[in-house]
Amino acid sequence: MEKTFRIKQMASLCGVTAHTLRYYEKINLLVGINRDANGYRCFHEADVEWIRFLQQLKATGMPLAQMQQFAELRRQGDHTAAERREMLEQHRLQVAAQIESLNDCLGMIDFKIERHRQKERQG
Amino acid sequence: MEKTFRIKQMASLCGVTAHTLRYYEKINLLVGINRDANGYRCFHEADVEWIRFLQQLKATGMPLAQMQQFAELRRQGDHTAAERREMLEQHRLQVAAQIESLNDCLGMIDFKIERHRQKERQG
DNA sequence: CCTTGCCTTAGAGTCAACTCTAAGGTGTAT
DNA sequence: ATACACCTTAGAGTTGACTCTAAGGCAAGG
Repeated sequence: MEKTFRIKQMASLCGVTAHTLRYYEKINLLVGINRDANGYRCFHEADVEWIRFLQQLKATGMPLAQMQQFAELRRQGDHTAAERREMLEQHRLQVAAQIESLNDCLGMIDFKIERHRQKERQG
Repeated sequence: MEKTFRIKQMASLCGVTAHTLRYYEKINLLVGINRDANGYRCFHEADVEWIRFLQQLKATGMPLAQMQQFAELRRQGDHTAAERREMLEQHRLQVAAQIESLNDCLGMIDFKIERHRQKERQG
């Protein structure tokens, strides 16, 4: 018998709130979460991986709308694997660009820090 | 005589909308923008640099509330240079951490892309 | 003189992504 | 048996950062 989790345990395993999990289910980022005899949600190990994956997509700036698309393709089964791969490859490009841009900003911040040091010496 | 810009020119120079510039002035991210005879805002070269700086802070995830703090210190003059430098150094750490985290996510995305390729071969 | 395209203000509306509330049910400990 | 911590739902409220609207003024072209 596989271990299952209730919503609060799940939330703490994934670093989100129970509210967020309910919300994600409502907007179909989570599908097929079934209930126990009391109507409580039963989460499984596989859900942990999926939710953490969603959190990483979010951390890289993917909007929920795009995750919904991805989730819908996933729901449709393995024949959408190529399409999902393409989405990920597109997103990969964006993340790489974002990293580049952040690196540029780091340079700018360093420059500003140096300028402030100069002002401190003068003032 | 120094060249001045009207709000729309300024907006296009900085890659924002005129609405945003008015909003930034309202919340004191922009201070001391004075008006011409018609009451129109007069922007200067120095404002371009400042607004671009704000855009870069934003791009690195700094919330407007924190930029407001920074802008207030700047308004107070050179004796706040050290405090501003500290803010920038703190923020620099966060940006560096963000880049690290994005790099980790890139690895995860690559792993997922590979898994989808496998599914494509099998399906 | 009239249209067009700027500009002004105060304040309302939008959007994403939660976040919380109300009203009620369940399960365990004292 | 009653307090407590959990769970459910539908739906309302919040936050951050804009974005737009209404009502009106200035200035050049036809």
